[in-house]
Amino acid sequence: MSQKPVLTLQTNDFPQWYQEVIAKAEMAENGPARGTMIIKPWGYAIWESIQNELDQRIKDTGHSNVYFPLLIPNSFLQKEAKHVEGFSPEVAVVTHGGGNKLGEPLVVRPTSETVIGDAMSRWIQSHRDLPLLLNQWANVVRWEMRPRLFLRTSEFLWQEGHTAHATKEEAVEETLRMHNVYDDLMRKVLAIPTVLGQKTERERFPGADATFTLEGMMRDTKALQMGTSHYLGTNFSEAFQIDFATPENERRLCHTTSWGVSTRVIGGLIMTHGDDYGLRLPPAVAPVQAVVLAIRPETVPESAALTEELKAAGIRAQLDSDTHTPFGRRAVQWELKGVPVRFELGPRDLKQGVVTFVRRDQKHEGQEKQTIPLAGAGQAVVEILPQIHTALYEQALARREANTHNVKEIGEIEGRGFFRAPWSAIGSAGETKLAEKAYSVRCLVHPEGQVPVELTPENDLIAYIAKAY
RNA sequence: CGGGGUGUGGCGCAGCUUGGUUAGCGUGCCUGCUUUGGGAGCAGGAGGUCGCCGGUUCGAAUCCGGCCACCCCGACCA
Repeated sequence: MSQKPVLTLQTNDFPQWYQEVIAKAEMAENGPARGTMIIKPWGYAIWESIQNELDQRIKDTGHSNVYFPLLIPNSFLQKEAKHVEGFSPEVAVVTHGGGNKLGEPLVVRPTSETVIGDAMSRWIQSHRDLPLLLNQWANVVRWEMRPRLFLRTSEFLWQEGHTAHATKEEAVEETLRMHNVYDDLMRKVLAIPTVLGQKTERERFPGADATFTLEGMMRDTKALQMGTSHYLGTNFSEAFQIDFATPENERRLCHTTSWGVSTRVIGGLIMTHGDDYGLRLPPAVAPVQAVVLAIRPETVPESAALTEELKAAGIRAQLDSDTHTPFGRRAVQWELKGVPVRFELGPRDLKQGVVTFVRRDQKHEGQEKQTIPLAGAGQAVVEILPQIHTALYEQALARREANTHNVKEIGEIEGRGFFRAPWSAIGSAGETKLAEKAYSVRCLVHPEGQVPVELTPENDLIAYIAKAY
């Protein structure tokens, strides 16, 4: 039997491929209200892995988790001018409650700088209360005109960190620390290489003095912002009176930060690694790391034993003993779901004391199925999983490098990929011009690649320019 | 807000122009048998107030009026 394409080919219609793979891998579907999303077990399990990994890193860097309310007095948003201006078009407002019109409307949080700032102003009295390092896992609502599952939905899940510090230096250091934590998450958990840089003033978070970003390149070469960290200066401190007494008993404003990663990274995960046959999940976030497919009913017992061996070796393993479903359908289904390693155990294997196994990252990349001795197969996987992670990362990195072009001026920017151009040749006038062609400056970096902390004209930065999601 | 389109089993659609038996098809689902090393075959079966309200008519998925929801384009927004 021949292999028919199970999905629209990425090269034919990438957005269509994206929709189909989410549906067929059973990750998510649209909610009943426009722009909302139902995250199904397979998609949510991926999110839980990301949460666990990131939460650990957030705690390891000294932060404590908290929970602030979904509903915020409208007046709070109004207190910071740029913040209101930036968010008002996408804010959902609650005007009625308990059968009555509310005296003051409540907004559904688009982000929590304001409510948390209000609390910080009460919680912080002395320099001894600093730094205050908070994080919360929450949902937020930003009304969207053109929703897309995971990438842009009206409600999404994220983590938002909020910190207050005595000095600018400490706050900037914190912002960059979390920027690097995100980089670590992208590399080690999601196997996604990103470009780390600072946003231009135009692309900055409303209310921030500096916004740092991680930009990933998707398989269609468009950019996706995978996470952001903001140095908020004293903007929110001024608006909410977040101040403290120094050892000399002087009143001083705090410098605050905020930083977030959302369910959007799942969209990035899909579009970075997925191929024409479905998802390809890095082992760290794969809900099932190895599936054991019993080909015939008579090989179910040995398949179950192998599954147990894998579990004993610390691997998230699952037995597929559904032998009344044709083999091909089951194989295709597990490939769609992106399971990194698949074992196939049939009578032929059993006779030879071996098991067939397929690496999802290599399947369809010119590699044939392999067989390995059944004895010790569990331990073999322990060694293979990190190799799969590395292979996915390297493939993504190679693709980004092949699609990144150095240019000198705007006129050369045409077609696919990332363009590196001298920021001095672009400027904010250039950004406006680029916007007409649907390009944007994704971030600014030093020529050697480091993240610029200050955006001064004399430090000769490179702009990364791309079409973006 | 303006223009266009669509609402019919879980999903995707036909039927409507020209009203008339038990409203079809594909897929999915259930049961059984045969299959099973790359999306199986046959047989049987369950599942629908045809978006909502009203009108015309002996009779409405079909014609008329109103309403609602969703989609696309434009506008707004960035």
